[in-house]
Amino acid sequence: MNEITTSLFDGVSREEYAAMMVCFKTSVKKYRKGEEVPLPVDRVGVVRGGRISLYKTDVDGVRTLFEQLKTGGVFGECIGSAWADAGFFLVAEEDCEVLYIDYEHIVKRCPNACAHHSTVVSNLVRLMSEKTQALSEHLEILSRRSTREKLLAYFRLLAAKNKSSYFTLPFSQTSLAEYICVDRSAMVRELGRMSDEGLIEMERRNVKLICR
Amino acid sequence: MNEITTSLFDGVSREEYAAMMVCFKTSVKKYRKGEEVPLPVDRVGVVRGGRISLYKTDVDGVRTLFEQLKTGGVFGECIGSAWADAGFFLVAEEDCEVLYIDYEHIVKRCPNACAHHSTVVSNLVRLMSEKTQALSEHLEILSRRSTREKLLAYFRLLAAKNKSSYFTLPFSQTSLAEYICVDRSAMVRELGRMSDEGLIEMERRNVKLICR
DNA sequence: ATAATATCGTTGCAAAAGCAACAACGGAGC
DNA sequence: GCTCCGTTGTTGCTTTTGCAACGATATTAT
Repeated sequence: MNEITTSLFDGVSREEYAAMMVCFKTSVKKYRKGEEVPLPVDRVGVVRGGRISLYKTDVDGVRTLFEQLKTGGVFGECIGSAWADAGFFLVAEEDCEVLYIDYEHIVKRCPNACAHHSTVVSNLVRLMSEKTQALSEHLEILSRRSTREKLLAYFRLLAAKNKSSYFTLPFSQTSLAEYICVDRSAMVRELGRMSDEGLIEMERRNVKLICR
Repeated sequence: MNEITTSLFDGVSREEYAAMMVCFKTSVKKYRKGEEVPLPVDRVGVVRGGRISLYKTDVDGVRTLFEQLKTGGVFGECIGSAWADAGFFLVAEEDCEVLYIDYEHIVKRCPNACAHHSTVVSNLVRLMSEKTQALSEHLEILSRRSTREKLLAYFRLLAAKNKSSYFTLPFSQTSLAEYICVDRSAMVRELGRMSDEGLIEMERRNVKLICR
């Protein structure tokens, strides 16, 4: 049997977990690396393993990386964004396992009055807080006016999370450009300037943030 | 006695509401127009009346408008963003009333086992969904590469919400520039070009979106 | 091992954006 | 009505960004 890693079920015993799986009408799906993950409707998806990216492509074909969901990450139309309207899609960056739960079953009162239903809801609140946090971080980066400021904001964040001036980008430079929403070549040029000025040292995905 | 407007308490009767006010250790604060609203720590604030803006000012003095919270809007460090780190501040745009609730009391199990505790938590999930939605909208606008695309994305959104090609900006052009994170003069110049090209008609805060 | 594909690095050029400064306008308050 | 101050509109100049195109270098698949 699988390990219960999802923090959505923190504080729920193994037996109750099994009972709730039925009560919640959950299902599990697996996706291969590179495969597209359908956008869930009226359901919440919880990543139980692997990594999933949320992209949007606009009418001009310009692609933006909105989110990377790691294990424990939640996604679903009800939970985030008017992404129904256009261009959003999820891609499994690695082999993935996703647990789906009907949104209604979580938010509405449980007809079976599961003892730990409310625990799960509390956990969901926490997960959503984390999601909000991730969105806010992204927003703070995109709020910067220049490519340089965007890069620095993001690098400071990564350095802080890594508790070190050295860190490794969680994705390729190409994806980084898509994440901070600038042209890749312009970004690389700016990275070059920043290296020249001694603000950073960088080699592929490995960065040392010198200033600050 | 005050009306219970906050959707956080939808489905909770008046008596239970009164009981929970005690159980939750809530408090209510009022703020005057223009007054700064302190960032709540370990608490959730719910706007019960008025309008509050969340701004950030960076080291260069560049200001960004992150959110406008209307009645029903939730805010709090735990709920959104690493805004602890710097420059965030809330301003009451009108006279406001805010209900504060200790975060722990909402998320943790209620020691008094209030009958409708879980209802409140469910409502909180919904409010947070809406917040996530607002953040996602903002993100989608800031993800656009050019000022024109940012403006169009935002205008389409407003037009859709207003179910009309005519709408009124919820704030001044100056604030609009802060919201879409571009230089104001550059934005006005672009608005002029867009008018010339017949994409929009605009007079102060009143906009008609012609294209699309 | 080799081929195919993705990523990274570079550059010239044109277009857009930022900055600064100032004039015109409008609403709130006296 | 008049003043004051925030908002809106304008413009010249400089810098940054986007775009396109291409070669070099990794990485992955066969």
